Amino acid sequence: MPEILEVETYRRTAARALAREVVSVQADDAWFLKGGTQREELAVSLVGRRFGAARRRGKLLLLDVEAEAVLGLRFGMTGRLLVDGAAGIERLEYSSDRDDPAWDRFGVTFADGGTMVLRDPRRLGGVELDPDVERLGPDAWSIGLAGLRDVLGASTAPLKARLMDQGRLAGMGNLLTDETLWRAALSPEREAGSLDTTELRRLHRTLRRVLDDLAQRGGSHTGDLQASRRPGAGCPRDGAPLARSTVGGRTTYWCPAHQR
DNA sequence: CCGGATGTTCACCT
DNA sequence: GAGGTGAACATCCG
Repeated sequence: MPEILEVETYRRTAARALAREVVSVQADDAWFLKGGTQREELAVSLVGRRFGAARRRGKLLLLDVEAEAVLGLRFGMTGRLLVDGAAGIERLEYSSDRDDPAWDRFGVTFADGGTMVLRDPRRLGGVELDPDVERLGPDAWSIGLAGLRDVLGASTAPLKARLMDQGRLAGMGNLLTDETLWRAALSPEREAGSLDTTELRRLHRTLRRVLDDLAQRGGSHTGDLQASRRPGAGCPRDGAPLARSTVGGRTTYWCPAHQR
């Protein structure tokens, strides 16, 4: 997925779907319906109504349905949102160059003939009616210094794992987290609770800067570390050989020379 | 042919 | 309880 930056783009795409009457719902893929959501339930909740607002918490896109319900959309690694056939993001890293309508896992049709479709080749995303937003931590883009301190707490888990724990901090994916830790000169393997005040401030400042910076550049894959995410590459900052390991269950590239 | 890849969830360990 | 691992989802790429 789309990490937080891409989902924010989808949120703006979804804004084009607001205030248009829904006349039908396409939700035939039962696997794609999460949290016990039923197809009939979706139809009842959406048909005849309009989306009133497009919100986001971390990587979860939330569409308010006339104060009646909330439609939650998740995009997994390869999901895209298309409104009237156009996507906010034409091509996703690690997804497909093809673009097959057979990958449409969920959609609605509007009275004006337009559509909003969630197209996801790998079916890693999902749709849920009234998702429990409180299961997510605070949004990474707006978290404050004190909030970030709470996220790390006294945890002995690796720093990277904690930052990617959506229940503690919502929005950080694998690429953004590696980029942030690389820029902040912090090892992904550090115990999350071991940062001193200076390091915590540096992490907070860097996190904010990475999100703003990469949003402007065009996405989670536009970081300074990105081109070096391959075996044998050197650190773009100091040329030292990058380490590749698994942290928090995800492939991690980092520079042992300057990330401590 | 095989192994991974912007993710989440769950079962099963320690 | 806290962490860690591996599987599942499906497709493409090197």
